[in-house]
Amino acid sequence: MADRIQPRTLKGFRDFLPEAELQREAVFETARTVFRSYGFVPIDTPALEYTEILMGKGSDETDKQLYRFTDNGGRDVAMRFDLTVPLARYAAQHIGELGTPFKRYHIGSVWRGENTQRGRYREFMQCDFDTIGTESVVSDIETALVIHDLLTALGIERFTVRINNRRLLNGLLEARGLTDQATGVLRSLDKLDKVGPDAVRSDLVATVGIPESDANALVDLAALSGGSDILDQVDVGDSELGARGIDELRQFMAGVEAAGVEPGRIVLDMGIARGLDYYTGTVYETVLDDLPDIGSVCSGGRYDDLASLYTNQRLPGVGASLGVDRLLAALEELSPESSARTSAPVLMTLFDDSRRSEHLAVVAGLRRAGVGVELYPEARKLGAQLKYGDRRGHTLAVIIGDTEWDDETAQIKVLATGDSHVVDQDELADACRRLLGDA
RNA sequence: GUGGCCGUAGCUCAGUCUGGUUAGAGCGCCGGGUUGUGAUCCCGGAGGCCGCGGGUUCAAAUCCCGUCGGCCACCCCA
Repeated sequence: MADRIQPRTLKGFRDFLPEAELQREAVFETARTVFRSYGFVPIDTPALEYTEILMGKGSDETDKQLYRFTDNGGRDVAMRFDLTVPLARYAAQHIGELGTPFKRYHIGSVWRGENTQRGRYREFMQCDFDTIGTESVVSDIETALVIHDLLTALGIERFTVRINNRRLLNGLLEARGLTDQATGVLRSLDKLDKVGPDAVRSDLVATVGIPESDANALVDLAALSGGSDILDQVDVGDSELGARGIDELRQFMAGVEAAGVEPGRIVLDMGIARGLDYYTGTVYETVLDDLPDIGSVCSGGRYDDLASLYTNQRLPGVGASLGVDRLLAALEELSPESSARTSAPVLMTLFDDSRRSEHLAVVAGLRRAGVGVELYPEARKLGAQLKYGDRRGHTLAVIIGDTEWDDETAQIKVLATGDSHVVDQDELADACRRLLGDA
């Protein structure tokens, strides 16, 4: 007897049981609906790219996290670690056919060879949406509005979209003559929420090596968050870049307000920096108020020169990415009650194999009438079938036995309450629809 | 990638420190409580290479090493 192969999955890679996958697909559906309501169109790109396309586009970290290998034809290839870099390549390659501005969404898996943690995997799904080919602040505003609509549509009440602007940050550093230390400073400031102002202050002085006065000023500044009024406290000196950043944020917040977003949902936060080097303007980060530790569930920003790596044509863009798996991990934690494990609301019971064909006919009729129904495949005892229906989350059970066949009726049982309704068979579909509507 | 904690039935865990009879519980699952009505109750049952491999020992779920996987911190990020 040969040894069996142990069924197992790679670290950071997961299987999805129906209950989880139904939830994931529901999120994708919601995302698609919201994206399309803003005129975004779907695209797809290969999972595998030439390594040179992906290398050096994020940070040093993303290079290290690349799943990279030589394919059977000797090509140096890598799996995409996000959907933005492939978009840049895609746009450079096809922009002539696409025209600008081009708004696309892209739902797909990405791979990062990093260590796993809760809500953090090596293979995970992103729902990206980007607008490229325009520098208009309208697109920056819409990006925030999409994030807002998306989370709202997903039934999330308590979240905050935090906004900052790279130009403002860089201008700020420029005014203080700290441009060379920008990366270190921003990285350090990014940790403000986590380690607190004192730790960041000493880190800035000791590790990054900037003067204490600057460190103090920057930490105070990074702690600012709120409406556009906080911009009055931001001093960018005579930096043109910084002034432009402030101006952009003012226009941004005015637009968000005009769109009628509830105050407090989208706020400025001077502590948001974002790690990816390619952001140049507005940056976005979204935290769930009830679960801030899990990190951002939707982030992004404006990048004004990403596609320049592949083409002479200037392709500015702005967009963000919804982390479906992280979001679902969060939702799971916030409301762990189990959801339905079926995709059809109605269960048709069967307890007489000799009437199989008649059942199949009734069930087919229900489906033609638009009622999703699952026919129990075996003539097991009725109690077991009802139990199955209840456990799976079916809303209704339809029972047709000898009695019902004789007078051409059907019994509809509402599983949650146990209520039974007897209706004529030719009214079954209408009755089901009515009961499902009530439920 | 570095460091820490963990890995026992489908699920949540007890037992591990102080090695020693047939490894337990709850939930779930299956069957029964008479032949067409579940989610409550009663009775019964199935199900465990104690993650995997090696070592120490008369004897290992229990001690040691390795490995795979999970969680956490750093780092970074969805």
